[in-house]
Amino acid sequence: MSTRPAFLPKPKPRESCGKLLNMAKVLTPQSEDFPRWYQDVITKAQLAENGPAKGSQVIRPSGYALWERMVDELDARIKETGTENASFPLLIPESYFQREANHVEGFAPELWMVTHGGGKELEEPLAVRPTSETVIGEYMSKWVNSYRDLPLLLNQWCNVLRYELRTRLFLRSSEFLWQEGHTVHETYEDAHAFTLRILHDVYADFMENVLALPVLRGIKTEAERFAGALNTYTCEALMRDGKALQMGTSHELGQNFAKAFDIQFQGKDGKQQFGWTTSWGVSTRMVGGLIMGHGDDAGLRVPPNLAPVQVCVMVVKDTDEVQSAARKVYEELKADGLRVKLDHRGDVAFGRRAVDAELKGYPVRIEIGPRDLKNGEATLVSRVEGTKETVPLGMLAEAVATALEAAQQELWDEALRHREERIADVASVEEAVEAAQTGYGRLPWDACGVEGETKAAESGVTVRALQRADGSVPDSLDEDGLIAYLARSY
RNA sequence: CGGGUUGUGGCGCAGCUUGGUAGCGCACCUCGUUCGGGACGAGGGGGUCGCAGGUUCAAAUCCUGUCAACCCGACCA
Repeated sequence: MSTRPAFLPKPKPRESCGKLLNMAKVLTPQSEDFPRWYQDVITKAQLAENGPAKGSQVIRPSGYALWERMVDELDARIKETGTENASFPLLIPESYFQREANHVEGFAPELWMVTHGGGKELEEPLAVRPTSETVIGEYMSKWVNSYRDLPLLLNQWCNVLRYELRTRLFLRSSEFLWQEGHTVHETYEDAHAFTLRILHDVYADFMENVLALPVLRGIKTEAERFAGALNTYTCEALMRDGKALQMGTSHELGQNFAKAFDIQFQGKDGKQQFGWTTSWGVSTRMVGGLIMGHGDDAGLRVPPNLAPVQVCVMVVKDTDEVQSAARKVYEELKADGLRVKLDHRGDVAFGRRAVDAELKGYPVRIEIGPRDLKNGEATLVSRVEGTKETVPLGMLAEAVATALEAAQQELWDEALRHREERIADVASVEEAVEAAQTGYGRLPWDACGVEGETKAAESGVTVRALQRADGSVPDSLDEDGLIAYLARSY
C-alpha cells in the first residue's frame, strides 16, 4: 500500500505522545452501536444537525465543505460528457406528475404540495419537486424539434423535497441537495449508452477514485427501479457495518416521458418521432456513505482526493518562532497546490485540537513545536495509517505528497478488502438472507427471482443489483445468467 | 402507519416510586497557572422540567390527552 521512499525515516512513535488514536473516547465505538457512532461523528465533527421542520437538516460548514468538494469533482466529470447546467423551478404544477402513470404512482406518497400562495388557495396545487423529470420534460418538448437538437444534455444542482417518515442525517431527509441530469437522445442505443456512460465515467469513477469507495455497478430489479423508468442502473457501496448504500442511480427512461411530455423531433428521414430520455442523480447521501464507508472509532477518515482539508498544519506551542514556522510551512504547502488549513490557535489545548483534527478526518497533520524546530523538523501524522514520524523541514512537501498518496491508496485497499470479505456465494434465498447479516449474499438470479426477492424483503434484505456472471453491467433484466447481490441497506 | 424506548440549561443525565416550584458532568464566560494527546484552580452565566389540560394549598414528580425523537418493521436518493 504505502510505498515509502528511502529518504523518509521509518515512522517512529513518540512515547511522549502516547498512542495516536483513541486517546479519548469521544465516540461510541462502531462495534458497540453503529448507528449511535454515526450520530456521534456527525455531531462531534460538526457536520450537520436536524432542522426545525420534521426531517429537515442543517448542513454545517464542515459537512458542507465535503459536499462542495463532491460537487466540484462531479460537475467537472458531468461537463466532460458534454452536459450543461441549467436551473428549473422548484414548484411544479400537480398535473405534470399525472402525465406519466408509473411516475405519479411512485412519487405521490412523497410529494409535498403547496396549496396556498399570496394568502389565497391556488387553483392548481403546486408540487415541490421530488425530482424534475416532469418540468424538464415540458421544456425539452419545446426545445427539441429536429434531430439536430439532439442529444440535449442538461443537468441541475438543486434541492428536492420528499416526504419521509423515518429520516437520518445525510442518508434520508425530507429535503436534500443533489444533482439531476436529464437528457434526450435520438435513439434507444444512444440513450442506453449515455445512461451507462454516466454510471461508469461520472459516478463510479468519482466514487472509486475520489471517494475511495469500491462500488458495485449493476442493474436494479423491477421492484427497485425508478418510477417510470425502463431500467435503473446503480452504484452500491458497502458500509463498514455490512449494510449497502445506494450511492447513485442512472435511469434509462425509454420513451415513457417523451410520450407523456410530447418530446418529438423530426428525423433525418423527415418523420416525427419520440426522443429517448435518461435521468441520473447523486445526492448529499454520499456524505453519509463517506462517513460510514471509511470512518473509524476516532472519527471521519476523508480520502485526500476529496478532502477539503488535506493537510492541517498545527502549532504545538503558541510562541512566535513556532507560529511563524508553521505559517511558513502552511504557505509553502498551499503554494504546492494542496488544500491546507492552519491551526494556529494558542488558546485551545494541543490535545483537544489533535482530537478535533482526527474527528474531522484530515488525512495529514503537520505538528510544529519547539522540539521539532530545534532539530529542523516537523512531525507528520497520518490519520489513515495511524503513524507519526518526524520529517526534516526541507523534505516536508515530498513527505506530505507521499503520505497523501498512501492514505488514498490505503483507504481504497481497506474498503475493497472489507467488501470482498463480505461477499458470500450462496445457492438459496435463505442463505442469501443469512449472508446479508454481514454483507452481500450473491446467487444466480434464477435461484432468487421475484418470489425470492419478496421473501428476502420480509427479513429486511433486498436485491441491491444484478450483474452478469463476469461482473459487467447487463443491458437489461431479460439477459440470461444474471447474478444477484442481496444485502441489508440504508 | 404497527411494536419498543425516551423527552429535565447547548450536549449527556439524576431527581419522579414516598408531590413542597431543580441538580450533576461536559460545553460556555472571567482571571490566573498551563499548552508535544481532549489541562488545572477559583469565580460566574444559563433551564420552570416537550406541549396542553386536570387533580391538589402546592406538580418535573400523580392523571388524561397530545407532539417529538430514537430503535425495530412496511416505503424511499
